[in-house]
Amino acid sequence: MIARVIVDVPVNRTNRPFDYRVPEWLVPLMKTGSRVIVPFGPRKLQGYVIGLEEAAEQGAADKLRDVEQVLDDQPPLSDELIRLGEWMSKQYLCPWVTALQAMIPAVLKGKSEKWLLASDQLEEEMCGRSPLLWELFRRKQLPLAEVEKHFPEEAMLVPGWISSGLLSTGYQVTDRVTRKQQSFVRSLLTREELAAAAESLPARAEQMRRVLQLLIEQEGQSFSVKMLQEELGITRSPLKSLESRGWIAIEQLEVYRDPYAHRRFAAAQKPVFTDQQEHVLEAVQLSIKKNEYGAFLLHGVTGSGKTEVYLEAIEETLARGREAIFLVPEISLTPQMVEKFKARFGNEVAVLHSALSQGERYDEWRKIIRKEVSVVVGARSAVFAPFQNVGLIVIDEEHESSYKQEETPRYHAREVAIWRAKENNAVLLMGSATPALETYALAERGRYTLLSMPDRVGNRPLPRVHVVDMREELRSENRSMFSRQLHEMIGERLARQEQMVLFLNRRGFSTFVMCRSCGYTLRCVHCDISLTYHRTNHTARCHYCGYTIKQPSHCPECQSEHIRFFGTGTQKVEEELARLFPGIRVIRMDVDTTSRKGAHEELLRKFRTGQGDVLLGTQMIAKGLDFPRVTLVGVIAADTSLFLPDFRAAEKTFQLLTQVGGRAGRHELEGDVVIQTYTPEHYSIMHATRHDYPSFYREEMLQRRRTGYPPYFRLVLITFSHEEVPVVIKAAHLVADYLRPRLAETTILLGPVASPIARVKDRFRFQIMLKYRDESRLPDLLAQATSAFEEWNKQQKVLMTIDVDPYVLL
DNA sequence: AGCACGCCGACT
DNA sequence: GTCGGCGTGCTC
Repeated sequence: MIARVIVDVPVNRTNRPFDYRVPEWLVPLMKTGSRVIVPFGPRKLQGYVIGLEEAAEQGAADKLRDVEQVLDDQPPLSDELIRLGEWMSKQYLCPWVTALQAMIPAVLKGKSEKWLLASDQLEEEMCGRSPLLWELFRRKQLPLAEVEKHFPEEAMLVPGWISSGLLSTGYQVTDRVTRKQQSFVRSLLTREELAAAAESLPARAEQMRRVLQLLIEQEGQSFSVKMLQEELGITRSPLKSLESRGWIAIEQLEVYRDPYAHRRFAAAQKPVFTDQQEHVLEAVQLSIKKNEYGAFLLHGVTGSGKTEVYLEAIEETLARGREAIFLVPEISLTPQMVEKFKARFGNEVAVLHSALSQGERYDEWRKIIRKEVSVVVGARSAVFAPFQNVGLIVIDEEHESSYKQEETPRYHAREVAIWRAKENNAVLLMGSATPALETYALAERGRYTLLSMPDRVGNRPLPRVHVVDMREELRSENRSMFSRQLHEMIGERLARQEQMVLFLNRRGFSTFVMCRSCGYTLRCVHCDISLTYHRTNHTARCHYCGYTIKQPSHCPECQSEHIRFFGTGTQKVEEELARLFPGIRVIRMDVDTTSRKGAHEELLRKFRTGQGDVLLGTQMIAKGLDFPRVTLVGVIAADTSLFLPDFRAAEKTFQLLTQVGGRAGRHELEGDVVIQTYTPEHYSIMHATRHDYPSFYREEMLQRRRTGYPPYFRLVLITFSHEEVPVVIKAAHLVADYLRPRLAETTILLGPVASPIARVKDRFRFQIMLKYRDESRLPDLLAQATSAFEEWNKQQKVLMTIDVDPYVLL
């Protein structure tokens, strides 16, 4: 038996399967999709079995080595996921192994280390020099990395000791899988015997009797030792005593690290659907029943009841014995959302999100692989859920940029979902109030079936939107950050004891530090960007590399004292509110107040329970939050994101304003939205105020066609970085010159130019942008370019990254 | 990526 | 003559 293995060496040169002999004793354990340990050159590495064959590939037969170990009894990768990895590797120009690793929990990625083992002769050599190190060597073998870290001087001598035979070396691949165990009590007696046993106990054995009582009353339940102790207020000794009498057994069982384990969820009842919901469901359910690939774009205004449609579609899928994946943007994966799912599907649901610890994430994932659940709710990477029979993939808030991964593998969850849906003859249901232009364009061209829900549930009106021209305010001598209208409306809400949400679009609106005398601004010494001021500890900090300095009291350039931070931060808005409306209760949500784990949830709970009048925050409050008593939404400065050097600036602004506006008046109370802007005539603001997606879409499409951006052209961004400018320029030009003559005529190559952020972490950055329409062989060409320059780049220490369909162009 | 092999300059 | 610099090439 031959195992075809992808080894954990994430470079182009080794981006192919290597063949290994499977020794006789491992044959019964060996399965496709398992992780294995294999020798690779002088090392030992973790690898993934992508296939089992009778014979080795041509030319490999005479160099076969043996698989050393199989790490899984149940393979973490299915055939489908293995093939998906291969596709991703080609599509996104990433090593196959990184695609595979993106699909499984991080704890399954083994670490390969070199170990040192001392021989007795080493003692003489070392005792005088470092008795402590010898002591360590005498006890056991040591990882080389440890020695290098704690004994740098001795580490220099290690190679010599190895070659003179005083040290021998070996490799070890360590698995980081841990499993949580808990003690459980199991009764060894029947009900009658338990009762008799309780009778026979001496009168003073009160606690033991209570344990037996509980075992009788709640027969068939499982009792953890911890729970018993808490519930009965007893210590371990009565349990021990019962165990020694042979009446109960205390055993170690594995349990899941489930953050929701002890929460009870009320079972949900199905809502009555509106006509338009019925209509949409009919189309989707028909497709589910057909067991064929089908893709739908559900364009529904905020508050039109999309979630109920998703839930119903999922139920239909489960009823047919298939599985469902529900993707949500990281930011809206709130406890409310989880509750909704648990209420509807109970223990059939696994939840995967970034707030989970590695262990919790692994446990949730194992529920899937063990087929204990049939629904997964999660962020981007949940699209890889290891189901065997996926029938439905839902992507909520389809336009969200968090579905694009910004590290290798730079995949988009939507594209992966399409691949899996086709592979499984499954239905893909994407929903949004503001679909991405690319998606809507494909829906218009018939690649997706367009379904729409233009009305809110219960025919509630969309909120009234008031646009305030801040230039007028300035002309009327109002220099406050609040227009007169917004000021007045806030006052009204306070009087009526209704709640409001104030939104500060902080994107690109940094609170930078500037000297008012000479105009000097604080900048990062490693990166080409301004430092952001943080009031909490009076520091200025770089968002890219974390470089932090104390806020200076004098300008480093002209010594003036007039150096301070600029820009409107949430803190400043909060102060202003307190000044204008004494006694106002503001709940502020931004990076500073939500960095602690669970803080996010806690602040929202406070607001929901009425412990605040105003919820003030940045992007993070724009999504999916649903508060009945909110009747006013204010956008302090709508255009701050409009003029960023990003071809999606208008689209993002439109999405943001529409989503924010959707927060008001979702329940009985009607709502108002106030948008403050310096450019009220801009089409993204105008159409957002009218909740008019189609008009925005048409106008923005014209812009995209004119400027040659998606959906008319697709993009590839190639970025180079190096510590020295000439080297990075050379690298970029070499690749550009290689590509230019090989591209299709319709493909446009822009650059090389310096990246908009020209330096990050002391490395200079250059980039090439490719714009293309139908060049199906572009991935192949890029792969060729990558291998052609791999050696040169490695030698020169140039980093080259390729981003297919990039979102971030900086 | 790591690691070994191998071919040229500054030391015992 | 040899130790060690890092260019070159390979890993089933």
